[in-house]
Amino acid sequence: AQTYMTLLRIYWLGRMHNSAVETFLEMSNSGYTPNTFARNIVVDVLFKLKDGDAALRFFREIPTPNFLSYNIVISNLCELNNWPEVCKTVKEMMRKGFVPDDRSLIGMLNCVGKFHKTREMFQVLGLMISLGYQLTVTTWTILIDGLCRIGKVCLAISLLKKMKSSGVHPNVVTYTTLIKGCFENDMPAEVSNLLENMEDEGLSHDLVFSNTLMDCLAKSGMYDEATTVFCSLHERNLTPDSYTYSSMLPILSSSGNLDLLSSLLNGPDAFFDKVLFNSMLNFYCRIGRPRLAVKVFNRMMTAGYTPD
RNA sequence: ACUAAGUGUAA
Repeated sequence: AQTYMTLLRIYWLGRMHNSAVETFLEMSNSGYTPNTFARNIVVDVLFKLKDGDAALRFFREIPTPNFLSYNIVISNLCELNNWPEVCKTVKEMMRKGFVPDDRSLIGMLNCVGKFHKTREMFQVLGLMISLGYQLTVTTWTILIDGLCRIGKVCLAISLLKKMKSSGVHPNVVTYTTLIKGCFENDMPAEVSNLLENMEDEGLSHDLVFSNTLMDCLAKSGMYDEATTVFCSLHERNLTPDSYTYSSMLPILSSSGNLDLLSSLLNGPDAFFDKVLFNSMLNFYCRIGRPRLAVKVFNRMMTAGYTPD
């Protein structure tokens, strides 16, 4: 049984989900009775194999689920955005005297915050506070993100202030969220304040931050500013990725950089992803360069993608 | 005992 358990854990940690399931079956067939730990691994693995229904069925058949069983189920359900099932599981868990851990709570916050369920978001916050959890940067950032997504940027900004006055320091993720919120809600004036704050707080821009900034600037028609950010990438030691280029496509063409774009196709397969290929296809077709679009299409095939 | 929160395409 020890050997099987070790194998199970190795496959689990190594993301070899199918092997994990096989090991579990073999273990059961060899006459061993898997303990709750082993069963928890299978639940998680079934979720990772995208079979949420099977995972739930398997979970319900665990004779003595422990608090980890519940936390595994809850955080996976959160990723699947299955909020009703999350609620049921949390209630059942608490009825048994277990309490959701911080990972489950953060998953829950994020699950409702992303989808404009503001009421539920504050209910989860209330639960967290009543369970005595300290608010962390991550928690604050999810709340701020939730508010930005429903267009309440002013509230989000006052939350930022509250966060700081409670002694928690915002990070790049917090500012990425806020800046995107400002652009999407026509509050560009706030953006420069936020950028100044970041500077004062000594936070440096990472690639996601820069990509977000470029995308927002591009969508607001501020091509020069977006180009400045693009050119500043290498002095920040950042390498543009597929996100960068799919945001910058229209700008590179209007600034006469079509050559740079087609030279991208010489890059390694790993640089590309499906969205970038689709963006380029769409882009070349729209600007009336079907031959270039065909080149992109062929490159896409050699990179092993199938058109969707 | 796995995992944390922020970015891109078409319709």
